[in-house]
Amino acid sequence: MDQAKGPRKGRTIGKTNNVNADLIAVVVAVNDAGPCVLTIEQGAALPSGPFELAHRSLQSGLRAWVELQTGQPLGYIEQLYTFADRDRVGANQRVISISYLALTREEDAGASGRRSWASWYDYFPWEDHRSGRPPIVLEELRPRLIEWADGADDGATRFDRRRRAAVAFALDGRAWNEELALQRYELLYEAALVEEAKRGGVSAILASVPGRSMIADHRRILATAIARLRSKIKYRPVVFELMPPLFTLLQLQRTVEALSGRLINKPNFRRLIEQQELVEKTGATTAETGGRPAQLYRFHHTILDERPVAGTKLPLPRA
Amino acid sequence: MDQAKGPRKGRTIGKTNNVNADLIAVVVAVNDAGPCVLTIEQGAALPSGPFELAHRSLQSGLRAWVELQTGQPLGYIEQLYTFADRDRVGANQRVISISYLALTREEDAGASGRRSWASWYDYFPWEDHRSGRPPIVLEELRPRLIEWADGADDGATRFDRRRRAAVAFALDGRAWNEELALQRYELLYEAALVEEAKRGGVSAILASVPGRSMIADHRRILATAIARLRSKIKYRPVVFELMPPLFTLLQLQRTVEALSGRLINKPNFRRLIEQQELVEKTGATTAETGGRPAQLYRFHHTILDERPVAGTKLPLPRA
DNA sequence: CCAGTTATAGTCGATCTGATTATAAGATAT
DNA sequence: ATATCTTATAATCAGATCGACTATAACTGG
Repeated sequence: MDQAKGPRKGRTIGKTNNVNADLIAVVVAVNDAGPCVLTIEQGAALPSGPFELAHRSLQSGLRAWVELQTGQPLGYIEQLYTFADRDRVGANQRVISISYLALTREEDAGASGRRSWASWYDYFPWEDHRSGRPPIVLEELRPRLIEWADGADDGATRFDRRRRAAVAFALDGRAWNEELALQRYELLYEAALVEEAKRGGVSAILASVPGRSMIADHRRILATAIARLRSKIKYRPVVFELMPPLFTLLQLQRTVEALSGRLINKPNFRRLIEQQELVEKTGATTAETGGRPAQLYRFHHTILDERPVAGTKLPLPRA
Repeated sequence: MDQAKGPRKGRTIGKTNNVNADLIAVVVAVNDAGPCVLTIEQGAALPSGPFELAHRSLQSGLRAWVELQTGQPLGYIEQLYTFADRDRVGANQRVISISYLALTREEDAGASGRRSWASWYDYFPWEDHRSGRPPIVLEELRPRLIEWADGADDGATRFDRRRRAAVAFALDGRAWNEELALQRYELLYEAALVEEAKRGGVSAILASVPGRSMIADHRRILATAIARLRSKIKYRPVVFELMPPLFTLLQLQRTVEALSGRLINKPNFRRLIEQQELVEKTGATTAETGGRPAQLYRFHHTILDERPVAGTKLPLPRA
């Protein structure tokens, strides 16, 4: 499987193998414009900072860095992944990146200069299928992916690349799967169709690449967060972390749609939400929605204690 | 939410905040005796070692350590969680623990002295519900959990502790949920009913504690692995990593039952497996099963490429 | 040849799910 | 005032799924 030559015998002690550990946060909110991520450096980086001895835990270190850099206090936090790939961060440094997903509401914003909210889909324009498949997939990505596939040396690899591209991007009549966000990004990286793949190496004359990029492997971490969140909303009631205290069922639906990047059947969504008893009517209504005034709901917190694995099942199409 | 006082302004550079990173492996296999984990130190520790500069990646570092310490080559690997809690590892050191789950077959065993396979349920005797609820839950855990709950200062905490214990351990007529393995361990830790919770602190006169313990937070990592695996087999076809190349459907069922710690309805299991086209008949049969000879199946590998998120749905009872 | 064991096929009813239609209640335009 | 638009909410229907159960087949060991 793998070489076993690397390490010396026994355990090395002391400072010999010390590394730097970075904490990186993907802070997500949803507003009318869609799903947003909290960024610094004018959208080029995620909030992050080194894990320090003073930090009580990884989570508290992360909270401290995000609050320092953006003024944003974090509520719900969940660990995403720990990366340490040598080639993916740029220089020849050895850094461990421990990434987290945080869910919040944009209004919680304190005033801070360096921060800004950016739409997910600025970084991943091929991921938003709410108005059908975006043109970029067939017009830009597909030809370039085919070109990449056909550039392989042997037939088996060509076949495999074509198949992977087709599965990830729903080509050849396949169904779109919104949870493959990370695989799509990794495929584009492998095909050198994203800017990150071209750093350091051959800086050939490059055609424009789709989607805005970020420093180091931050866009990859964002893709990880999107994939995780799109998967998780289907079986855990995490959407409510993104909602205001009171909301209508349509607002809830629009939030889920913004995250998953696809539209949901309205009656089925309502039925599923209501029968799970995750929300309760407040009695109040709002007329701000345009048509008939809608009931305002609130999240039924106590249900969480009793049903620890209760899923927010969502009627997203399967295959 | 959290204090923002800790870190200094800006990014600290250089070696100031270096930490040690440990790679820890939960290597799982299933044999006739049940689900097993690969251990060293006579079952007291999981294979582990520091992440070193020589390692190409976290995964290759892990593979190297496991192979060095146990002779076991690893196939399927999946990241579990990254811990860095100061209090949970023992001494006042600062160590990041990056844990992985690996699935393998026990027969792959090379000869190596320090290793041994241990049953999950030696460490978590309350987790095996294949023959109904084990007596330890009602006879030992329940009274002690109640005692712990009633020891709280205020009524609200008492109520909350009782509720959490009831949810986790299926008391008061609640249904058992095998996926809560980690929550159960954490609850016992909080209630100081496991040996790990008593280290370093007050070494009072202690009644015997249930289940075998491990060094540092290794049992906690094992609990994390069990919970993850029990959840994952329901929607991803990972069971096959634990199976020999050819197997009968009952062997497959017994493996799933061993992992989940509960029994499955046989006709329904077969139906679900077959209709998902994850396996294919080989035509061969085996008479080693006692009764009527059983068809030997093999895992249908190609299906994985085409259906990246295809779940191995399992007919485990819901609520 | 009978009892025991396992394999395999099939049935039945309840529930779930996806899609569709119908009706209600407001705002806005003419 | 009436028509029309928008959104909210209720109801229906057929197909798929799921859990529990029954029946039959094929082999082994006394």
